[in-house]
Amino acid sequence: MPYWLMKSEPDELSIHELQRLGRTRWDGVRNYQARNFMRNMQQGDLFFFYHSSCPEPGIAGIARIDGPAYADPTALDPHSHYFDAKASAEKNPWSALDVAFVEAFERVIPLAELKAQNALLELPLVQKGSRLSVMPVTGAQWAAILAIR
DNA sequence: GCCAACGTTGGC
DNA sequence: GCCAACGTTGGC
Repeated sequence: MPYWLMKSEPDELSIHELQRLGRTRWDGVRNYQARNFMRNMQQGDLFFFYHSSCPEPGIAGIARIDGPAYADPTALDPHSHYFDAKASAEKNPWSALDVAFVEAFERVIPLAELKAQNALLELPLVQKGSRLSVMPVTGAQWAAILAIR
């Protein structure tokens, strides 16, 4: 079973909001590489929930993929922040999927700590210039992060 | 708010 | 197909 990491701005959706909801739709991804990873996800896959663009960027918990990717409805909604005028119901290039809460860590593991781990050097999250918002995590990386949680 | 780095767009 | 310009991401 592959592991993943996905970024969310906590103002949009935080791990604690997901905990309250139990389950929600993960949408608004507008990058092809990230979208392709989402299409490769399977029900039951676990991912680290990363808080980005906030006072305390870092990994805040764990959630689970709750079903296969489907067409992202926000791309077709003119009132959505994620509206894409070039998308149509027939040809919608963007994908969303449902996710379920698993665990909120007692602390957010700060980005600086992740960057200091030799075991995570290959993780796109910590690489200079990388802005990828959805990425695979190897079993070894997963274990290394759990070990410092 | 700044700015480095990136992805996308569009003229040629 | 090249590449400059632009908009966005996201840490600091």
